[in-house]
Amino acid sequence: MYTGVYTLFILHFPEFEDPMPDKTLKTITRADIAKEARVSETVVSYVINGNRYVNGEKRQRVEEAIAKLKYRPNAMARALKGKKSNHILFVADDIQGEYFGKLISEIDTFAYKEGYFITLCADHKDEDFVDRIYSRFFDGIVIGSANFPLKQIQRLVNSDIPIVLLEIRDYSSITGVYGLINTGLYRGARNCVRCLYDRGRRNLLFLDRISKEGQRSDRDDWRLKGFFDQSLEYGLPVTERNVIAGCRNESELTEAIRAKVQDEGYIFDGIFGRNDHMALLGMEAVKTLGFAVPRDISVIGFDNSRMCRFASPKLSSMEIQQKSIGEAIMKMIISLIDNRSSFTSRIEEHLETQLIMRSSI
Amino acid sequence: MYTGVYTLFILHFPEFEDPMPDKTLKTITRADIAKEARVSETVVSYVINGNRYVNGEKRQRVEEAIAKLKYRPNAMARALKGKKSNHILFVADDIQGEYFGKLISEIDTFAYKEGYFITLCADHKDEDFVDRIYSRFFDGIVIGSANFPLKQIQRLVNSDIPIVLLEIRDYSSITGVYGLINTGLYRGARNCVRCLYDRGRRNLLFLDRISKEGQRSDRDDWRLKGFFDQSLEYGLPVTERNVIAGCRNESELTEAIRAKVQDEGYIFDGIFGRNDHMALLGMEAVKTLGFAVPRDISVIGFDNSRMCRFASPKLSSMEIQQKSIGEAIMKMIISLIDNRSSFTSRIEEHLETQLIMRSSI
DNA sequence: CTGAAAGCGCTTACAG
DNA sequence: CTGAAAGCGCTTACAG
Repeated sequence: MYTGVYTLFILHFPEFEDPMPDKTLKTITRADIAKEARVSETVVSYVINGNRYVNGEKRQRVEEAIAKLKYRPNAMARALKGKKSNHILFVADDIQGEYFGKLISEIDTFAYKEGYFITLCADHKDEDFVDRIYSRFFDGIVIGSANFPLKQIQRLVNSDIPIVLLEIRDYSSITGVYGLINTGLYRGARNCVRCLYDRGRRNLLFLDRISKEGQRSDRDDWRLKGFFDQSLEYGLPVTERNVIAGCRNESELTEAIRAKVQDEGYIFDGIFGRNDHMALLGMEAVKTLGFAVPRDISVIGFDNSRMCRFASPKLSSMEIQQKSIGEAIMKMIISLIDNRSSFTSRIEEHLETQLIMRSSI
Repeated sequence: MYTGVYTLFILHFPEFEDPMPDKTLKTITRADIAKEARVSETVVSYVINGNRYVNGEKRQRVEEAIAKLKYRPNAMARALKGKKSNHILFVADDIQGEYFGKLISEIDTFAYKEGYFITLCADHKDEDFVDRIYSRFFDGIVIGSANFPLKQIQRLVNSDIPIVLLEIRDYSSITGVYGLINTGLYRGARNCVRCLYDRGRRNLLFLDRISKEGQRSDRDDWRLKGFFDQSLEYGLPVTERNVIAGCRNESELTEAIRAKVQDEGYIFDGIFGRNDHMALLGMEAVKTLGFAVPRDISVIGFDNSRMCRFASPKLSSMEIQQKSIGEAIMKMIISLIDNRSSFTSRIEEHLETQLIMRSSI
């Protein structure tokens, strides 16, 4: 038995400097600092916010008092007085997916630097939702859901809360002042079709997302629209045949693919997955049905998530630039928060997707 | 060219009921409701909070006024008066991973039902972090990070803010009142080793996580500790040889595996990945080096994420019950928020992992 | 240059 | 049973 390993990992059971609960921490207020620093509360406020000249010596006393008492301004009270809450709401429709994971991670990094917290929330469907998110709590809202009703979005934009929309579908009908991040999904989807077409594929199948409620993408969903438009441009058929949508779980999708081939008799030669997960489910399904990928059927996904590289054959996929998107979102929402009045129309940012070629095509 | 498809997807460009910005929405306050309902603000408050008897007729007038004016209480003001903010902070160390995605998704569902919002935040390393999260903004804090310094955790527990710890590592040194969710990682990790041992594997390799800062898991990390303890029980070697840790990116890990075999000459026959991602990187690496999985080397992962099924061979993995964990976290934090004073010591909840056998072992 | 005071939108102890 | 009033912790217009 070797025990050398224990030296590798440092054992650290911390020794606490002050073992007593520092109950003080929670009750320190402006008044305490003012007393400690022998100035008025007003001065303390101005020092903290840095929006008025304060005599150098006093300033220093205030700063020392803050440090000494470990004072932290009560965020609630500040927000109540019209200051920002420093909380931004992010509404997502697929929290579980790697796509949002990466995006949120980037946003968090940027947000933290700028002093914001990100509240994450699924796009709940009940009436109450918009009311709840609209209680002056959030400085701004980012909508990254494809299902959020346009009417509700318009209602939020109409109020004066800063909004940034991640353009997963067509938002051109939304009027007013808001931010829009075009992530290049539409052009990316067209490129996917182009790529399959160049490979000689003429009988395509689009695999729409799985959702517990069996929701299918609207026609204004950029990926679906890109698939349609590019197919039409190539004169390829675009019918009910070419889409599987409305599945509520993985087995429904697998079964739908089997039915497409064996019952409907549609022998497709190219699969376009709305995301990598769908593409890989499709790939597994057709392999089970006896087809070879990519010999018989080419498969392409979307998101370029980790799993692409672990599949066999490795999945080609359209990469979305989460890092740039996250940064663009935060810059946009912050400038809307700081200067909403200086904008008179919607502001846009365009990003591009990039095809990562692997062996599934 | 077919156009039948357009009937499939309902075109809905919404018609907005009131095209004018309803600026009113944002200024409705207690006073407005009181005036509209011809009662005092006090009564409005009691109706809303339901904590005092209010004459039936008045109550109704208030409710009608609220509905008519679409009144929403200002969450900031409520929170300032000692009510809850209804925000819970979740501190994670790997926002991108599927593990947290699933977990957060479950938590969100439960939280929404209970009227809470979840703020998600990475475990930022700077001094300021604990101060920032401690500004009376959050009703409770859930810590799901393995890197958060124990001292800081103790500091938070010492203040009176409700805390729930996801037990990714050993927290037995933390004293005071807090919630603890034991997710079964330790027993799960021991089971992984058992499973490899039963398959005849005697030369194991643990692949620790990748982190940008090159951090390696502490010895009190449950997965690592489970790996060590079970190996020791079987009399298997437990040395520096048996662990690859501190890699900052995927290529470093791949290279470390190559070096392990070709430079160090350690021919292992079982890989235990700290999570599926690590396990799959390991699997790819050894395949590249000419080994067959599972003939020469067995591989087991942790998390049972989607990608397990798309790998070849399909990856066996230890499943963590995110759904139950999410529910347990929320129940615990809510009971701590509602009844902190009734608890006198830490409360615990134990969950189990479950091995999902596939063909990589 | 600086401080006393009003007020953000709520809740609830208190006095009727 | 009910309302006027104090106060939560801040910010900033206002008056010196």
